[in-house]
Amino acid sequence: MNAAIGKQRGRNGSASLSHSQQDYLKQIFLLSATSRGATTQLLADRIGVRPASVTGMLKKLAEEGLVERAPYRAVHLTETGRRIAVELVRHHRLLEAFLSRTLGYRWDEVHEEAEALEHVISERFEQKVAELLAHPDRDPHGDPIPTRELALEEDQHLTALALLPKGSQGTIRRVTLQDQDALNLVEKLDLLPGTAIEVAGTHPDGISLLVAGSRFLVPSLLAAHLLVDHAPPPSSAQPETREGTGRPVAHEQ
Amino acid sequence: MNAAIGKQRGRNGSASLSHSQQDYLKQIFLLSATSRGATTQLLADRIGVRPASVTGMLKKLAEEGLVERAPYRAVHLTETGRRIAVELVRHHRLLEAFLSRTLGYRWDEVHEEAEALEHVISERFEQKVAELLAHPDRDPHGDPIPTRELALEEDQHLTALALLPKGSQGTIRRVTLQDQDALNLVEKLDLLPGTAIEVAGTHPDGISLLVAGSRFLVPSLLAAHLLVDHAPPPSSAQPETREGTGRPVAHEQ
DNA sequence: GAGATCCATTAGGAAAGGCTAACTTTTTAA
DNA sequence: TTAAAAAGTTAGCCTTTCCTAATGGATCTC
Repeated sequence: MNAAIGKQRGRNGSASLSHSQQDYLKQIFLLSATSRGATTQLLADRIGVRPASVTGMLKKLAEEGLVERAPYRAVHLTETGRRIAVELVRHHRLLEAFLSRTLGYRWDEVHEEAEALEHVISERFEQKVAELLAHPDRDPHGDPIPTRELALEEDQHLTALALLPKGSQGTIRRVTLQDQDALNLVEKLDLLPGTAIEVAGTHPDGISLLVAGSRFLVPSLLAAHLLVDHAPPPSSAQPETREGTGRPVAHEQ
Repeated sequence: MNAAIGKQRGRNGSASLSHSQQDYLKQIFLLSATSRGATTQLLADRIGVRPASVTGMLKKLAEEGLVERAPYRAVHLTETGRRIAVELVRHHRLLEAFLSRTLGYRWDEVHEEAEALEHVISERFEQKVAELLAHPDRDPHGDPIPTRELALEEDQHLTALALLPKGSQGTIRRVTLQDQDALNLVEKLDLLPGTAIEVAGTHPDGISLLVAGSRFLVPSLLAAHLLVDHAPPPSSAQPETREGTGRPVAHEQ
């Protein structure tokens, strides 16, 4: 056995895992929040392997008590598995914030680098970066950063832009995309987190949007990944102060 | 084959290598600067594997044109291999400087973290960190950082403290140690790079040193790893070759 | 409700990179 | 100069993680 990825105990009391195993756990965690759950096929897509490989790995993870699984069913994390996954998510998002804020990465560049670093940084690195950034709670995409205690605040109040009725106003808070091209498009359209928007109309193929006076169509595929802190349509009371001009803030948290 | 460590071409036109292969190249490079050169045994020690594994890997690296080797002889890097090794050394030392200066790591903590990160950071990361630090030319141990063009200035003028004759004065410039305990000792003795010293006497088991007025014994094992920017002793010019405690200084990273 | 279709699993195998044990070559020292 | 010690190599094996091909379930549609 390779000593470097052996079975020493980490801070969670969990065995330390290969990068590959960590990746599986993270993707299971992220997919578990979606409607279909973490299926073999989706995991294979996300991780970049064949479904047969996923099945094999899930068996191993189940033996190690990190997931629970029934054949032909979506897999679920155990509490131990979840802790490891959330720790990775924390690393990832903290790193994204760090790359963006401290090293001046463009917001569409941070994901890939964070993906590589997240498996490798130490507890100390995590802590130092968190301090340097004054314990941020959002990464550049607006995704919440789990706390050191691995509590992950979920955004109950956010709604996908695609689901908003005509007339809704709000502020874009999260962009749940990873694809470079898509991210570049979002930037080009000035739809970064922090941008105030109004829904001018809905169409079968997308949403017509008003941003800083100009109007354009956001394709459904994109609109499903723009999460909005939304107020109900104009007539009723506004619970929250609105962003001034809607001038997008490049790397806001 | 795993696509992530596949054979795409990098900036050097070199195939991208596994972390393991990268480690071998780096250690070959570092050991090549020592008297014994990069032998199977020393590589095994440094990398933390058995000699048989080293032989196997060296064969593979030779096939890929990264090293030249004759059985039972020390191995040498080809120009291609050297470039990859120096790039890693650059990553490592740049990271050490970064961890120390930007994240506030203690100087004895930086090595281990840099060891993990050096294989993983991108060209962009390297560049951004270099900019952030205003293109440093030394890491916290005083080791020179190769330039972006992979030129590595060697310290011709530095001498191991262990080799200095009584009466020599100078300034400590490099500490070529990795061991945490040894580094802590060096710090406790106030022997960090930049410290002015004078050799008060030589003994079979070490060197008696004057630092900031106080006098103490530096064990030979340590003295071999403290590189001094030295002036000749006050009165007479002393011939360089003193033997006895003098053992070759392994330039660890 | 019965194919058709998609998804998941099993079986068998390959590459990477370790290991041990046995053997060969080089070096050292008597 | 030769025998012992040290260093290096070879052969054979193991684990991890991926793959393809074939098979077995689940699901959707008419």
